[in-house]
Amino acid sequence: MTDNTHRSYEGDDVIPHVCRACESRHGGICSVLTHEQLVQLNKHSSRRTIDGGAEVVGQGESVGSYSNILRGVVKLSKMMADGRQQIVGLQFAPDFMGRPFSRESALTAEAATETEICAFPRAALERMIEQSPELEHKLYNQSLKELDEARDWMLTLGRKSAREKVASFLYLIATHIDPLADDGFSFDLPLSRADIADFLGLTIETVSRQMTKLRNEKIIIVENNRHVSVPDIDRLSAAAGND
Amino acid sequence: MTDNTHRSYEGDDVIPHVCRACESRHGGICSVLTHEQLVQLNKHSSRRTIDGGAEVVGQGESVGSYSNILRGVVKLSKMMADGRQQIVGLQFAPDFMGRPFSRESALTAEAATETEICAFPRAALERMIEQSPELEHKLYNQSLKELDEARDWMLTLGRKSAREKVASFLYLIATHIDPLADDGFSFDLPLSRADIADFLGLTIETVSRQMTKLRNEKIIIVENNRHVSVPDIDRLSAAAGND
DNA sequence: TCGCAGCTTTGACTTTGATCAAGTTTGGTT
DNA sequence: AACCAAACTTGATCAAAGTCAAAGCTGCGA
Repeated sequence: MTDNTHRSYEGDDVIPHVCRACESRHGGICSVLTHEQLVQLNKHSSRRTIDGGAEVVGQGESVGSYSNILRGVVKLSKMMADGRQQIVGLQFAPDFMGRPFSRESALTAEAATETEICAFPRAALERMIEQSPELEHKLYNQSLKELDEARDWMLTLGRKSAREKVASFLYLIATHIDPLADDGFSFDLPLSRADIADFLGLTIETVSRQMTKLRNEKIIIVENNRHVSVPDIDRLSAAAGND
Repeated sequence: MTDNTHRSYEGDDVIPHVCRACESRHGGICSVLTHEQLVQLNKHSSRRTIDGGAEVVGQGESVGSYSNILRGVVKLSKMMADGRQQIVGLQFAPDFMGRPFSRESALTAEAATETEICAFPRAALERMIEQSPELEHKLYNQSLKELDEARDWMLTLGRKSAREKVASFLYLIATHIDPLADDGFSFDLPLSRADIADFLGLTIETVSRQMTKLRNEKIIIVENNRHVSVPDIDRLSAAAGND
């Protein structure tokens, strides 16, 4: 038997069982950890499933843990005192979730769909960051990627029309969710109309109207309000204003 | 004579002359470098003054160097194919400017005012990052700060009214430029009305009208179109929608 | 100091997206 | 299968910001 699942005599060098098939070891932050570090971190980590709509961390709350997203979509949002809300980012598996070196969250993190995460305590991760420059490098790269995305979205929020905004959103989802379909893109929207509106800085009515227009123009095909197919991704990209 | 400027027998351990009074050693990335590293980086670095309006790096260009901002304000912007433009960030001394680990710039960096920078070649900095986890940590922290700022601005772009946007911009500048004044805040705007419009996702006419309104309400005092005084920063903050 | 170019302000009018108000679809529950 | 609440769509009207056009400033160079 060559299956090393049972080579327990190797002690800490064995990859923890729960990590074996984990997305986070392929592209996620755990991919830069040694077996030893993985075991170490795993000692304190716990998997959790979060229902769609449930809050993970609230704006202004103190943060007790960081996590990896294993499945699902998480929305990061900010709210003003009078209730106006803006979604400032979406996170997909295998993204790392959390803002290192800050005690208090400036954002609300909420599961958009049913989401599975692997959470570990602040202290455990921060200790590991100190020990592993590779880990910090990986985290730095993710934050650079998020910064690039945030700035792209600023252009969308500041300068695009409602039609372009909605098309931009659909394009974003089409290119971030696993393309279930063969040739064209086909997916379930992870966000409600209200969430889409909060992401685009629009009202739900405007989102709905623009979706209807894109549907009439055959740029998208919508079933049951949630399922979208994109026969020609380039037409959608053009509608989004991407040159 | 105890002045160690002339203790050249210590070789590489002497702080380079040009770095002595440099802002970047106090809060900037150079603050985490050892004397030796400072000397090393300094060998390849060069100071440069850039006129207001001049481009530092163009969108889509390959990036040959990184730099520290020593004086002035740099605007980072994105442009669409049809010319619509959005400023996605402002950088002040002693910020580090550049996007490590990416060959091509997704942004245009342009001096808003006359600006002084200290530039060093890509390779020199990237080599130093590899050798110094402290440097990477410092850079990571700056990118987290920029991400926080970008997300704050997304709320402004997506959900605030024109009046709140203009007030938010003035508040941002008031709290980022050295407060020249004694009690209240008083400063020269580093951006033209056109730039402000591009930062806020508005037209110059709308910016102008909102400035006029804020002036009439005595929330700001404007001289020569460029100089602004804020008698009561809390009233400005309230106008910006900050609770 | 005069004139001119570029920046800024102001005004009249238009357009886009928000608001208010019904309807309609959808999916879950009895 | 029928009902219900929530989510979504559609229509009519309104307001905020954009567009187009014309004047004012401001500061620089002749």
